[in-house]
Amino acid sequence: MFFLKELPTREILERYHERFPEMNVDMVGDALLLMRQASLLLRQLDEYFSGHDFSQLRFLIIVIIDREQETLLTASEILKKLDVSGPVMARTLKALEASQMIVFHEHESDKRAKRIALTPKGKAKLQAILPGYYETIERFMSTLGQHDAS
Amino acid sequence: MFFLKELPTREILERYHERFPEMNVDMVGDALLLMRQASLLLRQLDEYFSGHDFSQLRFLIIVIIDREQETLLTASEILKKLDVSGPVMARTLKALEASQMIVFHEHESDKRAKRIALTPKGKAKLQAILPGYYETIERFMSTLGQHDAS
DNA sequence: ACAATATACTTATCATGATAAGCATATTAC
DNA sequence: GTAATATGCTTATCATGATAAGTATATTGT
Repeated sequence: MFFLKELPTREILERYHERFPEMNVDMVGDALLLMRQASLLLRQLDEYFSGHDFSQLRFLIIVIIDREQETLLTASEILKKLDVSGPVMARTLKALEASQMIVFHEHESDKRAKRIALTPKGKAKLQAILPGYYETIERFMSTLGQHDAS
Repeated sequence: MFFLKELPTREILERYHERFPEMNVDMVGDALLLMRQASLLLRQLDEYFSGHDFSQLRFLIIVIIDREQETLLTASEILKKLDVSGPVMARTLKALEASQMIVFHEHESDKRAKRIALTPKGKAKLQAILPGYYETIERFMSTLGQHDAS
């Protein structure tokens, strides 16, 4: 997360540019705005999720499982689609199992692996969460100008 | 952070739109891209900072202290400029003190508060870190198109 | 076949974000 | 002046990210 509430003005960036001439004022300004806006949106979404006893990561995991129609995924297959570490994935899957959103099935050919399926409760959670997720995003995106630094 | 490596294609978003008609495909697509790009940049910066035994937050704190020329700030004044919680601010300031980047001085009128000053070591750290910070941002921003989902 | 390596997942530990509650001091209301 | 409230910071505890190292099973090379 990028925590700075008020981004530096163009004047301030230009003063930094005098001390560090290789610094590109426009690029740095754009990057700070990118990080700040995304952080504000991520905050809103985190708040939305935690109000539903959920999290960004738990949400993305069940979206990914849900999107796969044919086969059941394993933890490492989900891991390839999300950049979190293995231990975080394992812990989060365990939490999803504990809250009965997913179940683990034996893998048919690899004793180390488990196949992961969404439960009806997990599917229902996803359906219940998606509308508010979109709404949160849209509320944020339609007021984006007001979060601008300049 | 937003962890999804491959953003949904327009077709996939349109399929969601059929299930959730109030969902605006363009806005949601833009928001996911915003979060993903910012997360990638934040990752790069985190990696840069941790290679220098530092962090985003420690960096922002010393930037803010450095920017203030006239008076020494207190923890709560820095807190107004950064959206982190009070305990995190207190802990991070303590870490900055332990590594001799800042010193606490008695507040002249409020016994609860402390005035915070950058040490020469803290100033030197900031000077040492800034060029690589800009470079990391610029390297990222100039390849932004390649991080695009579409 | 079997040793070496790779893969799937777990365990242990740390870092850094949060909230709730606490203490001391300041400020405000009367 | 003193009670009530607010403010500045700390302590305790939790959540959730990371890495390093461990176990079991699979795969590869010879």
